[in-house]
Amino acid sequence: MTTSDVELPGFADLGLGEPILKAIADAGYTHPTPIQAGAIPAVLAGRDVIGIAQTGTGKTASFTLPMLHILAHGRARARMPRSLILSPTRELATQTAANFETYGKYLNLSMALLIGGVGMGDQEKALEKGVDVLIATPGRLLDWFERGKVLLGGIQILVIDEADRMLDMGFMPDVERILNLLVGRRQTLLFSATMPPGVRRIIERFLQDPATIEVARPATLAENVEAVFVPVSGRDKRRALVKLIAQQAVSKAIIFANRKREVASLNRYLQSVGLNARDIHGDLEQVHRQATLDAFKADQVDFLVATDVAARGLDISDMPVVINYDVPFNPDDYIHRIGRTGRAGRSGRAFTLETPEEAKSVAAIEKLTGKPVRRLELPGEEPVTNGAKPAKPARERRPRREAANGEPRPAASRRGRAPAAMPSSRPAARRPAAKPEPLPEAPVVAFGDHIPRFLLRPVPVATPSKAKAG
DNA sequence: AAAAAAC
Repeated sequence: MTTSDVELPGFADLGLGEPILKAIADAGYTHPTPIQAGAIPAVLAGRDVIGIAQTGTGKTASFTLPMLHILAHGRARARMPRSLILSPTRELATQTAANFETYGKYLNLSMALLIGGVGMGDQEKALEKGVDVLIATPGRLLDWFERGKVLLGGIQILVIDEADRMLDMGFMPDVERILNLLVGRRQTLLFSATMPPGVRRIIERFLQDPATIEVARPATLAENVEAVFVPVSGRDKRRALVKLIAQQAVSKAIIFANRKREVASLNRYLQSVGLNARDIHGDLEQVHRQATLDAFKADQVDFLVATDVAARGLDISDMPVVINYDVPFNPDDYIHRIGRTGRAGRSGRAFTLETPEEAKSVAAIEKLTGKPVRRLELPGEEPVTNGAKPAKPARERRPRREAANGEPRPAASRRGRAPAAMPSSRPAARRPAAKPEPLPEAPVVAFGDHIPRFLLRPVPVATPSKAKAG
């Protein structure tokens, strides 16, 4: 069933109880999104549900709201949680927990968040007291189970969130193991952006007569996102990236790279040219990851350099731009990365740097999306000889103070200046240009050649990380 | 080719 073209009811029409409706109203929402309008009545009716939807569609509330309603009465026993939500990443689990807090504030329900990378003391205390809602990543949940601190026999509602991602990440054996620990009849809700065979198998084995709610076809790009590919030589991709940021007047973006080490060193580079950047990837401490994410959400950080840990699930609202520094190996990841922008019908822009070596990955994306990619040429992006210094501009003048330098910005964005470690950082780099150049209508268009001066100066040498061969 | 997740 597709609900996207149906007139939407208000939240009050969905059968949710007063305390929940009040919390929804407090949060400022009046009308459910299509996935919520479809899923909430089905969950309240006690049905198993398959939700085919990406984050940004209101997916999380489509299960938290009816779960709160169902769990509102009754009490949890020690170590016997009444519901379980499985998430692929710690960050997504944390967000889901926040969602339960928001909408459950007028209910007296207890919750525990079982994720790795954080201390076990609080988790144990919560489990001992008994929880109505248990939100977990598979590894830590099984850890607790093996310690005998959590029993899964009392689960009435199970949610498998981002099932396709669980599959990609190799969690399915763990998920199946957890599913087999549940006993008796319970309600199962499964959410997934795509439906690969591994996910279908889980559905066939563990869901009964599910209602399917689909709100967006998985491999389609949102109409409101302008996605363009930017051919680069690959010799000096970092410089090309900074040039792109300046030319397109990108003031806030998630920048994806394929490897953790690349993310880390790209982050240092962006900081060294004066951009307010931070990185997030799986080798960083959990507290650090969360702090970075919070700072980014609070507009204290302009550029989040990330691995695919941030590609899916994370609810970062109103992300205007996504940049792929690398073309993702897997075309599904492309869809998910791009899905960070253009949420809730807002317009968004997505840029993907593309070296000749990445042609295969680009072809895979074209195949998946079913349309040829649009290209945008950056001026001066012809291949450079290895090791050569960037050419000096013909007319070298003292760099003009970019007008944008003094441009007003929201106060919140002014915090978190360029790190002190970069004495050479130039403020001009932070506010590249006043207005974005319009994107081309035609597939291939060269841009005007306005490039802020600072970009034409020789760039500080990249970090001395060893490019290890073999 | 990578990333993600338990210690």
